[in-house]
Amino acid sequence: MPTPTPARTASARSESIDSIQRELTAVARRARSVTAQIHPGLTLVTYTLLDHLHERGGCRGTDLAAHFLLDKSTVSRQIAALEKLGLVERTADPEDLRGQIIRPSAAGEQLLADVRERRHQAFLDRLVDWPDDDLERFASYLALYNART
Amino acid sequence: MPTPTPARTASARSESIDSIQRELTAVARRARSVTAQIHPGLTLVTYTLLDHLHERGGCRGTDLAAHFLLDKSTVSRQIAALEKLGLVERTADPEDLRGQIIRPSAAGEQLLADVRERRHQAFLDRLVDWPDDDLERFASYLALYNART
DNA sequence: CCTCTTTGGTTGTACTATGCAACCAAAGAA
DNA sequence: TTCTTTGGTTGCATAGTACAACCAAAGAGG
Repeated sequence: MPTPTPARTASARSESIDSIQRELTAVARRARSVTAQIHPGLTLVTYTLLDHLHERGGCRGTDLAAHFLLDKSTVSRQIAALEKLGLVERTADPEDLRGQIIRPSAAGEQLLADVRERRHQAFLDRLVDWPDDDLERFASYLALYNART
Repeated sequence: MPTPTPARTASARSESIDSIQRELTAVARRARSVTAQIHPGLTLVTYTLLDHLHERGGCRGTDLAAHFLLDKSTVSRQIAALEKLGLVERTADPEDLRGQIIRPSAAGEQLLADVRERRHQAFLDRLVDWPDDDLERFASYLALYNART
């Protein structure tokens, strides 16, 4: 008589994995559709550039191009667009007169803060009625999952 | 003397939530960078159209346009591109001679199967050394998280 | 049975995002 | 000082998209 347990376990395991794949795919899909409409006049790319400028505390266009694997001409135009919207400011690089340090303007920082606040609030809303220990375990599962390179 | 416990709990809770936000954002970002390079000659849009054709077992261009909120002209050209790549086939709709039923070709189905297999394998690899009950709990957390509309 | 409207699909035109190449100006090397 | 490298802008070509015009088939109303 064959042992029934291993088969049943393997099936349950596979079901869990399939479910995780489905749900994480849904997370990614939802994230994409949400970030699609960040702010009027901002595309996903320009927003990402602006966010990176904030994270780095300002940097040159070449650095952005290298980081996002974009052509420098593309970055140049996007920065020009952001500048026209009043969301970034350029200052000459004191150490290299060819370069410009690009930074979010006050309006740019405000916009980033607003978007972050909205996104964070969305997470809070989603998790509002979760018990503390479930939150903690969920967080550790996700960390473990992402830690796999 | 103020009660220290609530403050400490609130902080730990906030940390868990922040961690969940960080990790789920990372999941979405990784998904985007992976799906960016699905197959030579296929963009994210054409792949998504092809996948939907498979899911629906074939449908008309108008249905695709309605589902993805694309203009029918855009769909028409993308379908033409997919056809030129040999990934879809058109057959006249027997019930309405204006319409065409578009279906993945054998090559298209093969391509979809390959991509699915690769993606599923990536999930398997990531979760290979997880105990069964952790998988199950992780899956249920994700389902619970996504269930919030 | 004949028109008029609706609907599925294609094609022309315009706009945007992007990459490549050419160019300019400043920095650095020989 | 001259030559090469580097940060940035601009000209050009391409791809994806929407809108509008158009065609052909279906359906409605007389």
